[in-house]
Amino acid sequence: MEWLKEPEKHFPPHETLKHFNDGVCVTYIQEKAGLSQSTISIYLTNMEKCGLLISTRHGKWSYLKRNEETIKQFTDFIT
Amino acid sequence: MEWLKEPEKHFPPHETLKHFNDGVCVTYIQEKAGLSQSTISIYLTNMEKCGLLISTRHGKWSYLKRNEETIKQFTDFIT
DNA sequence: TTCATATATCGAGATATGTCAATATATTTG
DNA sequence: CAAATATATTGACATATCTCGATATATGAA
Repeated sequence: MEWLKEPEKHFPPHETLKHFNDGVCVTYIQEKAGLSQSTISIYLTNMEKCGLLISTRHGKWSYLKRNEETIKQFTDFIT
Repeated sequence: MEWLKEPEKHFPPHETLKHFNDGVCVTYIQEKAGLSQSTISIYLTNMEKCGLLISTRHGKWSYLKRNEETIKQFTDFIT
């Protein structure tokens, strides 16, 4: 969640997509997290189901970005 | 944590102590939570160790109240 | 000091979570 | 379509968490 606040500061630019409008692809997150591909895939899928992330497919890549609306609801609740 | 924000609204006054300055005794929390005595005791002890609660002994009772300072640090971090 | 009450600790079983390797599926490219 | 790459799903095991009953400890009262 922290990394995805400022993707350009934490991830390399993607070879295909030149922007971070839809976030970062699974592989980049996986490599940075240092966990296995399957683990990260499950985590990201779950976080999307929870509403914390938004997933967008571009070709063979899935891009993940923060779902600020739900995140705010959550932080409001915690606060 | 929610209940302890306004103890007087969620718990009966204590037979001995007439105020809520140090929070609420374990038994009251246990009854309201509907979990066993041992479970609640462990939870409250852990929450105190985490810094979320402050425990004060008065005679044979332990009173628990929120540790607002640490709670704020936590909510700030989450936010 | 003994009893009653409040709380803490221990031991245990069920369920959940963290994590992986292996395999399956999707998608682009030659 | 076949190969290559990206992602998803499955099955499994280790560890953590939830929760309890039983027991131990602390403390005030008789």
